[in-house]
Amino acid sequence: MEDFSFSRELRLLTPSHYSRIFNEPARAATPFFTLLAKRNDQTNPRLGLTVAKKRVKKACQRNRIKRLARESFRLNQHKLDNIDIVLMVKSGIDEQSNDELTKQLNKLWRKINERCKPGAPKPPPFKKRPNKSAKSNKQA
RNA sequence: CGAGUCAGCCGAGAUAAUCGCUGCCUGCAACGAAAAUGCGCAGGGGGAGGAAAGUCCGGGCUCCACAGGGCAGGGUGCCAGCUAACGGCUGGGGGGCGCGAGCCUACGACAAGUGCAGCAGAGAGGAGACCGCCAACUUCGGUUGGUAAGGGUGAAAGGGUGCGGUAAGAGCGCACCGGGCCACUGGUAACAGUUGGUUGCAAGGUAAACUCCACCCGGAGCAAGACCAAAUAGGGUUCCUUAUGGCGUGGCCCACGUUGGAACCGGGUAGGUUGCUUGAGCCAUAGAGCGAUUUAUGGCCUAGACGAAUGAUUAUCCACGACAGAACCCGGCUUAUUGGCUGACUCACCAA
RNA sequence: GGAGAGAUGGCAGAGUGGUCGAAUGCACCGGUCUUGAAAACCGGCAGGGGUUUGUAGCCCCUCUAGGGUUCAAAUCCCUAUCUCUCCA
Repeated sequence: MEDFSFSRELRLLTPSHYSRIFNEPARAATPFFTLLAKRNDQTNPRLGLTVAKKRVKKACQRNRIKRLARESFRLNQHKLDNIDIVLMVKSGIDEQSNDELTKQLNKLWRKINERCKPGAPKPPPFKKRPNKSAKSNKQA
């Protein structure tokens, strides 16, 4: 019998946990989510949520998204290795249905797990935003 | 039955199953010398709102400031009451809207003073002669004077209607209507009055213009504040060691780099604990009051998180599920919103 | 959670209650200059609706939105919406 609980051991609790992951993480994304991840020295995966007020205005919608993410993580935790994941959210997510978001999350768990495997290639250096001059060069 | 007015209630739809979250209580095993505490597991019983929202007001609470009073600044503004307090509520008055039940109302003072009113217009406030009307004079073009009834301008032009009166007119006189002032009566008061007297009517608008009058307000906010307190940086006191010294690099000298050790003290970052839910509390009954509200007795404990808890899946039923999530706590206001229920009342039609 | 500031044309940004649809700059359009362009100079457009067969002209509305005060509101007063800043 597998354990599907979601106790405090499976969460990121302090700001220092978060800032460790923001430093050179593995990444995976869909139109409405971005996952950042890193291997940890625990025996289980851990999840942290970041739903900014800027992206989702209403407290009620923020709660809904967090619940969906936790529920999905809870059911999929045994498919994951010992990695720390931070889930971020993009604008417009509050207009999506529960079904759609759950589908995207299921894909993402698999993706991020593969990218964190020890043999996986290192991610490119973290760029804040695409370079404007590079873009215009491409057009020319 | 139709149209409408007011007041109140409910509202994560309900039930069941499985998995899951949270803090409270109980129990179990384990770490440990032991206890407390912390971690783990099992069971029990709790777990968002009428607006939790906006932060527009008012308090409690906390810290800072403070003898007392005033100025400045801000707020409120018909009267009376309720309240911890209020810009809220209740009752009453004035004004406006509606056939009506009812609804709306920043509603003190411009006769304390100062300002403002562009353009237009003759004149914009204790005024005024552009056209007109009337009289006199006239070179027949006009000039002088009188006149606020009519025209015209403007948002606004200094009581209204009628009769008398007059050269033409005019509160110039009179009647009625309206207004002002003083009594009287009713009312706690605002205010009201088919009440009496007096006054020809003179001082219009604007205070969400300055201002005056009356009353109120110290400042910041739980990210307030209190306690514990690593690592590392840094401070103070005492003692010890000593500057041809100690430590590091180095086999050693030379050389180069560095300036000490111990104890105690307070300040305090990360982090943790607390503030944190029993309160101007809710329910019932009885009394006071038109009512807001209040008094007495009895009963009840109803979220307290902190990367932040109520969800997911399945089945059945229906009104087919809106607005929306506590973060120190209350009293209001305002705004968002699906549908349903209850009570009181008004109008229209029909019947009796 | 609490405290505060703001919203004006395509963009930035002034604006004492009155001749304000609203200075100024950028942008845009036209012209002068040039072989052509840039710069400079001159002029213009500033949003929507109505009137008109159409244009010009004229009229109405519009300074985030909705009310109110005033003869008159971008400006004063309420209410809402949105944006931004600060506080551990």
